[in-house]
Amino acid sequence: MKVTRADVARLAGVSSATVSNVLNENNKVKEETAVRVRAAIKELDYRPDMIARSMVMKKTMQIGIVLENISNPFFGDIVRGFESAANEKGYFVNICTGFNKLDDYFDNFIIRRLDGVFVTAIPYKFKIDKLYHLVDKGIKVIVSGNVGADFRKVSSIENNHIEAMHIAMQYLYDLGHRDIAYLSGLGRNLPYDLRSIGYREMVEKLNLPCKDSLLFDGKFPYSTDMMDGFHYANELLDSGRKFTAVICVNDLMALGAMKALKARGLRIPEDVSVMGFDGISYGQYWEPTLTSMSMDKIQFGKKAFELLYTNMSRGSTGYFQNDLELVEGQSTAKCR
Amino acid sequence: MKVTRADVARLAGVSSATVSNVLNENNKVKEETAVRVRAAIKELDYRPDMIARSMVMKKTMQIGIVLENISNPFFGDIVRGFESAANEKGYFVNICTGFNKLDDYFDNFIIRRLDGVFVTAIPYKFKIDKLYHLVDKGIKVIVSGNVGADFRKVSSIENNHIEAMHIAMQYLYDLGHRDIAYLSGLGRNLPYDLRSIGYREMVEKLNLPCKDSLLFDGKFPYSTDMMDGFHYANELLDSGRKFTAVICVNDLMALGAMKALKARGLRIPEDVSVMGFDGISYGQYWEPTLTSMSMDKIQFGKKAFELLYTNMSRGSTGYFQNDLELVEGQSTAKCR
DNA sequence: GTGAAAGCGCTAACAT
DNA sequence: ATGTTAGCGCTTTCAC
Repeated sequence: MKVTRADVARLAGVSSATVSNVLNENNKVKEETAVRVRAAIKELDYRPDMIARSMVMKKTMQIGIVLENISNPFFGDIVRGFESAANEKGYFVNICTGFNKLDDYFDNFIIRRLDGVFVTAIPYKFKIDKLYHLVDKGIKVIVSGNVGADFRKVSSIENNHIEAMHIAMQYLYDLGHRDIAYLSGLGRNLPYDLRSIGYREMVEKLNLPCKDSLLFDGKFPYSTDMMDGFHYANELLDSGRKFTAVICVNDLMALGAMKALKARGLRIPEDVSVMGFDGISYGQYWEPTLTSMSMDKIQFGKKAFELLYTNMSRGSTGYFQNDLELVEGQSTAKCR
Repeated sequence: MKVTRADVARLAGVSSATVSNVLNENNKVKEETAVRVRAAIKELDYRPDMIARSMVMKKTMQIGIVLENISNPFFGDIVRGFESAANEKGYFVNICTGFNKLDDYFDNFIIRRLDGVFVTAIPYKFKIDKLYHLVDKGIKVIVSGNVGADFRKVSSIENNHIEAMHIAMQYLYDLGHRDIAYLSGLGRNLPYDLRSIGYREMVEKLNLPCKDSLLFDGKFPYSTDMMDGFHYANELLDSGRKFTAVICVNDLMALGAMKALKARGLRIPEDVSVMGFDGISYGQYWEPTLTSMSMDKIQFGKKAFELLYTNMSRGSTGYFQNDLELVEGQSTAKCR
């Protein structure tokens, strides 16, 4: 049988309300009685039931975090930062990772009355209306990767990928590269593909001869894993277009791309320079080590929770923009 | 205001019990009334509240999955398989990943009344008593990686890592290797380090000259990530001991180890053969591709859920042993 | 076939 | 300072 508050109350010779007051530490209870109650709690190994509590409090102290690829260590780190910050505030985190059916989670969030949700996934994976619907149902939301969101409804934390791409391009340009390919994985047709925007801005600004012939769009379902990098690099190679540097949408793709380039006998960085985004640690164990636009992912996760927490407790949405930093590896070098 | 069953009942001109009967499809309701009820549900955009339902049903339809390193794609795949199987049965999965404080989750599982838990983590990360305590509280448990568990209390799904290690050793032996190092990450002092057991059995059986001088134990907190492989490989190199092959506890460590070996000018596989366990896809993008004792991780996750499901619905624990298969890459070759 | 009512374990007025 | 009680939204007998 389940031990309830009533059992504790009976054993301690008090009412269940008194037990509540002891547990919720609003020191309304005389120390003498509190001691008796605590003893009873211990004796019965009683634990308050969160379900019943959620029922009346209208708070579940549960947060969902939705992401596409749990195996990408980039997200792994973000999750860690987010979760540890959430745990500190007493929240329990649901990690939801479904490669394609993210929408289904949203319905679940509603019927399970989550307090908040952190969605870090590219927007085509879900319907934005579904997201707003969460908000209508009283669930606070923070998004990342979704530039088009209505900031009055949801909080937002974004990486400044446009600026980061500018830095990357300028860096390669300064090394003498002119034929810089970009393997997007996403695509210029997707409005939230900020790196593509930054890329094209720099092609323009630096007056690169390739125009946008070296921008390789991704294809549905816009997967950006290692194997995709391998695939898109081969596409680049097969195109026969001239290039001396390759930027990839993320490190995972960059690592896969390097594999493809090497397989065709190209040396990195002697023949071709390669860069990624994210700064995942695996990049440092590759051969050669990967140059990347890097960031503090744990911190990013923490910050995301903070914004969500503010939203949950004060009801106000917020916005944060995160800057990336160039970390040089051995995968880039002067253009010969 | 929240839409409740009562609202629907009122609009449809029936009682809330009838609404329940419609929703739970126990066709006790005349089709004519059911139609009216469904119309009311749609009109009000009503959704049953899982919290209230959990309250009375004493089932939350929530399952926790506890793992140590979310970023290891090995676990990522297992989670995917597990989660998709769980979702099909209507369960919502909580992924819990904390590098060290796994115990805390267990308390949470109790007060949140999860129906079941899948723990795939090495046992020293949590107290086994805490695990049994879950069972006492009515939460069904399946473990993986914990050979010592009481099978009457918890279900279990294990990889046959002893056998797999035998296969790996025999394979290297047949290639002519005699000085085969094993970077355990865990350690022979940990009873659940099955690979170490298998290793020592084969050293004995094949009468390898190295005895166990080439078995490198891990150190607390027994992390087995890429950087650990790098670290332990350096330890091996620094020991000055002769070796022609290296087996690592998992692929991630093997990839890190390759980095260290190459950094000292050793060629793989010409100078040294390297093998891992798990068969993660990243291994196929490395240079050279990794030979590994591989397995179907998605299937493993599915199977884990099935066992848990049986446990939850019929109350009977179960056991499954999974076999690994040698997948050759370019990281192993004949010993010169 | 449908409705009334009790109860799941808790919190939060409101009484005492 | 402590107890009583009315819900929270649902399921489930048990009547009708």
